[in-house]
Amino acid sequence: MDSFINDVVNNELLFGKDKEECIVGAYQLSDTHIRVFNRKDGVVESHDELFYPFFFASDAALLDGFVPEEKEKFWLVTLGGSNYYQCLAIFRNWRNQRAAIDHINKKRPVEPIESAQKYLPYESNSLIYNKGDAVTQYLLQSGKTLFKGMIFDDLYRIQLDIETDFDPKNKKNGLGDDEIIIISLSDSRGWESVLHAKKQGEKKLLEELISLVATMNPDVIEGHNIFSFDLPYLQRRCEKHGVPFAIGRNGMLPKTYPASIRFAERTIDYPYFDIPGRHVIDTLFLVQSYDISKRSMQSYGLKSVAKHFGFATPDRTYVDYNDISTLWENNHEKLLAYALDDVRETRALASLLSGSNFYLTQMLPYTYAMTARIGQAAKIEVLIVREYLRHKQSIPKPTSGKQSSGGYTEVFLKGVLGPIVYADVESLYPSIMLSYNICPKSDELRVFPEVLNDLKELRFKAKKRSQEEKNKGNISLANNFDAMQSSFKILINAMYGYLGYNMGIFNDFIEADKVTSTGQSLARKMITEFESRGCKIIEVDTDGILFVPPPEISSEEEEKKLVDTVSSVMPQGINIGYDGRFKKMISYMKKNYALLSYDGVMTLKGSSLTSRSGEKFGKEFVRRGFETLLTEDIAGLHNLFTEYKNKIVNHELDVTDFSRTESLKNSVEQYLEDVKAGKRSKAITYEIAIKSGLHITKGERITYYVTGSGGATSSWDRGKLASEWKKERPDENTQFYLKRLDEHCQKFLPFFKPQDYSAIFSSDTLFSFSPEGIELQKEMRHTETTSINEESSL
DNA sequence: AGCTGTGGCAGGGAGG
DNA sequence: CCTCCCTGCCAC
Repeated sequence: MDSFINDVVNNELLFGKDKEECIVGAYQLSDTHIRVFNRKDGVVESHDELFYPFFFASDAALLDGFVPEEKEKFWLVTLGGSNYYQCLAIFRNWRNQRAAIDHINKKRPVEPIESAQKYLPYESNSLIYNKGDAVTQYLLQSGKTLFKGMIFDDLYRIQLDIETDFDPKNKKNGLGDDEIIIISLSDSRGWESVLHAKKQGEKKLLEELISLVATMNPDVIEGHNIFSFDLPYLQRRCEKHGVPFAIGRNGMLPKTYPASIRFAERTIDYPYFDIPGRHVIDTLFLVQSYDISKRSMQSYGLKSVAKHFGFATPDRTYVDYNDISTLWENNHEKLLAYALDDVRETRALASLLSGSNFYLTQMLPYTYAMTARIGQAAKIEVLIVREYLRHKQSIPKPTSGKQSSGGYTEVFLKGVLGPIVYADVESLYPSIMLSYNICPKSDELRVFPEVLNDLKELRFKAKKRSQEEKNKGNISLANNFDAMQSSFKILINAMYGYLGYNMGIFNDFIEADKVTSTGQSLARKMITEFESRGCKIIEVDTDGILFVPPPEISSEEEEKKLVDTVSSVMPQGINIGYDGRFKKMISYMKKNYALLSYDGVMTLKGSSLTSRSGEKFGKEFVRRGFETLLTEDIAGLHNLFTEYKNKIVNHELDVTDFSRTESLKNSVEQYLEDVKAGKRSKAITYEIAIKSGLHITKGERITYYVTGSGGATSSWDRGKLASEWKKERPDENTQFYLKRLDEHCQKFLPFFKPQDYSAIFSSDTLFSFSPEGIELQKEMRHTETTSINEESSL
């Protein structure tokens, strides 16, 4: 094994390293030099190193000044340049960089350029890849990474939060229009301070902050929504006072440019702040990234997140946004306490969620700030590219196309069923990739499988070390190793996705399909093996299976043994793990079900049962209804229905019960354009955003309800902001919400005979409801599973 | 100076 | 009414 990741991590991270050489930051000094910051005995020192800006090109001929006869002089690998400097080429004599620069200079006059497109004689469909900024290129070429040998606690972080003199009467004020009155700060060593403008005024306040940052000289600046709010706000106020916003190392100014980050289907635009020599971490992004897999938070605001994680102290000060101005005049001590609580919570949040990004930084040729904001595919790609650079091997073109298959999903039984066993194939896709030698066709050096294998083994080592440290009672180190193993896991799981990534240099859709189709065969094999042992299969989704074990298997040990037996007949390298047991489940639809644990806790899964955009009353109704199904309380279900029906008719629900919260995927401008072009239909959310005059940006969420009278059909022009609803004059559309209740009732339709269903979900008072004779449909065959043939070559 | 994948359900608009 | 298509959200 000699791949870089193994070298870097195995020798220097897992087994320790001389910390004197730890790089904690870097910035571009000139066309050719990088200033590197090292931490030595707690003191930050710097030195300058040569770097070499370059592009990767699919063909040397794309380089202006390239002469075919000189082809031998080039490593076709790498043709250089950046957006701002002339193109450079790397010669066979890799280290003779000055000669390379001179060579190109002879071919072409030196002048700054706006983009490589202008400089290089290639069409827009030509293939030139710019691998990141100067620091990234330096790290790529040198094989170094930041933070190597450090643990998270070695990092010096500060937290920052600002409060402005916001006047609620003047809502038109934009970003940077109100004065900054408070700046609260804290650091990772426990120091805290709150600066304010009461005596000194805003200009002095800003100067104090900048000089304090210089003195503290932090590696990392953290804040909640710091990119979209605190930093641009500070910058704007500094501009107004003519104070240089010099918060970078050596008094450097930050560079800012528009950037975006994606969380699943949502894209958020924000101004990126590149602070020379430091790293900016926005805890808002950390939280959103965390919530993608957990899906448990209702709000990403600092206060609610702090409550969610349980580090909001009981005596925490809370202040309403609209009261800040008044408090500043009357009770500014309270405001200072509030601001301090904000940074404390930010610190706790960053400490909790930064571990995996910190350890990823030690493995990747990206800065910490960059690692935190790029996607999974970019992380995988740079690992492979670094290996190619090291071997001075040319980089392939990406292929265009599309992956065509995915996971196998099927529901065999619907209804109320139990007892339940849940089993799943451990790390299905990574295991397939390892066992079936998956490798992109263009990856001639076969770095992909090598990296995957290294990551797997390193994760194993890190897990082992974490356990060992835990046993020794060294909890802090155990946690660090745990964060490390989780960052390996992130990379491992991203490797499959990279194969099907449209823009990946090493993408391979055929290999991606091979992974998924193998996964499908394995899922089918798993089904037949459990079935042949008397299990009733309920649902299979990609790598997991829910089934009712045969009657003779009743204890947890017996269930585990059964899973082990099936696991042992699976192909080499594919293991099935026992992942839980449940008293009962309600199988509703594919990817939609309820599980009842043995301690009586019900968990709902699936968008039709849990969607956060849905009305709260609907979710409550379905949840409570499913609980009655599990206890077979049919009268209870009827009572539940009448309870909600009455609440709607009598306007007894609060706006929080019937409003919906949806996020806007596009900007309002984009929406209007698309509607005009006939590319999309009108949508209630965007229409409300326009009508209300609120400036709602891409990725933000809007909470609204349906108003108007008469027809039950909602339409795009009937929405109102939830904040406009008045308890004294409720104007929600009763007809509409009764229809919504009816739609939620439909979720119970499959569990009853039609006439019984009508009886339960009717509030006809002529005859009192009686559950007599109504039978719950407990087990319904869903699909004709005539033959799950297993002729696949497993 | 952006971007892992497919499968699946709910709900709404537009047009027949 | 129905179907088609799009968006949003979720499981894995």
